[in-house]
Amino acid sequence: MADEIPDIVISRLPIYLRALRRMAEEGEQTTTSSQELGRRLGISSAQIRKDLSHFGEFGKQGTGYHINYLIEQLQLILKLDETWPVALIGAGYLGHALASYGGFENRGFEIAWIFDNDPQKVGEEVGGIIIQHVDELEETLTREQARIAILATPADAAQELADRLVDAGVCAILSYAPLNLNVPDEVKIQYSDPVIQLQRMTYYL
Amino acid sequence: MADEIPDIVISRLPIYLRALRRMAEEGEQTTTSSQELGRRLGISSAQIRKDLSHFGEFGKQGTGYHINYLIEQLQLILKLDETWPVALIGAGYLGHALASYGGFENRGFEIAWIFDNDPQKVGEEVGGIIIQHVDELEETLTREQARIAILATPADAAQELADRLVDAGVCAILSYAPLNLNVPDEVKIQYSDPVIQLQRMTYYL
DNA sequence: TTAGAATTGTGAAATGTTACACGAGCAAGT
DNA sequence: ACTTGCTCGTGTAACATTTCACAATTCTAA
Repeated sequence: MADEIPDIVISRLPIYLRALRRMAEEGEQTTTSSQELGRRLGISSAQIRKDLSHFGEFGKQGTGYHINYLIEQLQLILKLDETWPVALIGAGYLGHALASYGGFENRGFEIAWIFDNDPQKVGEEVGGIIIQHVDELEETLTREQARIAILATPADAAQELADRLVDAGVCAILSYAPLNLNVPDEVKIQYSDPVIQLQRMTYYL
Repeated sequence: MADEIPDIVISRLPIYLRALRRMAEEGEQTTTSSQELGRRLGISSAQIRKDLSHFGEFGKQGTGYHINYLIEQLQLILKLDETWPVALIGAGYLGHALASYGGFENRGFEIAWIFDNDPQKVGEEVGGIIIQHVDELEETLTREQARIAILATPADAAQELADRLVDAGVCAILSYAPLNLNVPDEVKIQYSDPVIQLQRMTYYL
């Protein structure tokens, strides 16, 4: 139980957490089982039990898991007990959509800084945040010790900005730019490209 | 070579395709190798060769792969030789961002229909498309034989709309709604939830 | 024409992941 | 107290994926 925990296990925990929180909101039960959770998510109950068993024993035989307790534990494991401030780079359509998105609240994140290179946009307020010029990126993010950034810029600007984010101390990047970025091994990166996702389905049509 | 090809292999092909098209745009070479491609993508060269070998022999010993030829072949495999019309459900901030996104062009997709339930928005033009009322969804998509849809609605509406899309003949859904959807096995689904992606990184911080 | 360097495609080995199946614990009812 | 029905946690087996390593092919240059 003290080994390295597989990435693929970690990547499923947020899914469990989201489903559990939904159950908690529905409020029809205080308890659930690996079987019920699995049925909801299309995952085998054994996998859910095995995944959770990497971190401790959260359930009770015969009863299952206490929903709120498991939520708390998952939040602790994923370090979501405090809210992470996130830097948003790029205030185009997508940046605006993200900045205005209410869904970060209560799930561990808040957009705290927005940068853009368009002087027209600098000073504008989006989702309660004033857009700063991207020239201030290094100074601001280093001073404020930002750890997480979302890249919502055109592809051509993305690599340079990724480099600058890493230099400024950012170590987790969610990139919407449609290309592969080069970052040091110790920096975590996640990609979101709608075209890639669509292309993953057309093969089966 | 005639067996079922693993999903995980299919899911990497769009990544290869994107990188190859970038190389083609850069125009500095007409040929590449599994090693060079792997270096760019952070993937082992053996894996790239193995993945491609499921579909045929596209390379030449000593030389590597002809970039444009491999692009063509990948597009054929992924059925991207023709442009797929896509239905967009939800014309909020995210819907607007997607409808205005220029990145679908030339990568096999175009937003062809947009639906929303807000009468205020119906009739408005976004990215060259007139927003229709969601009541017309079934009639329009069945008549036009839409196969692919993007769900960009709030969570509460998503399951009902997914059901309606499936009834209308849609068999590939890209969902931005932050929940798990129940769809028949024969329907392919891809999820995109920024919070899930962020939560997959905080564990490592 | 030959030698040397590069690169593919692929069986086989190594590694990683999922599913199975069962002992053990708990709850509820008799 | 006992029985029945659930459900967990987990060792092991089954399955899936990745990596290794090498024969075969191609290109280049002497």
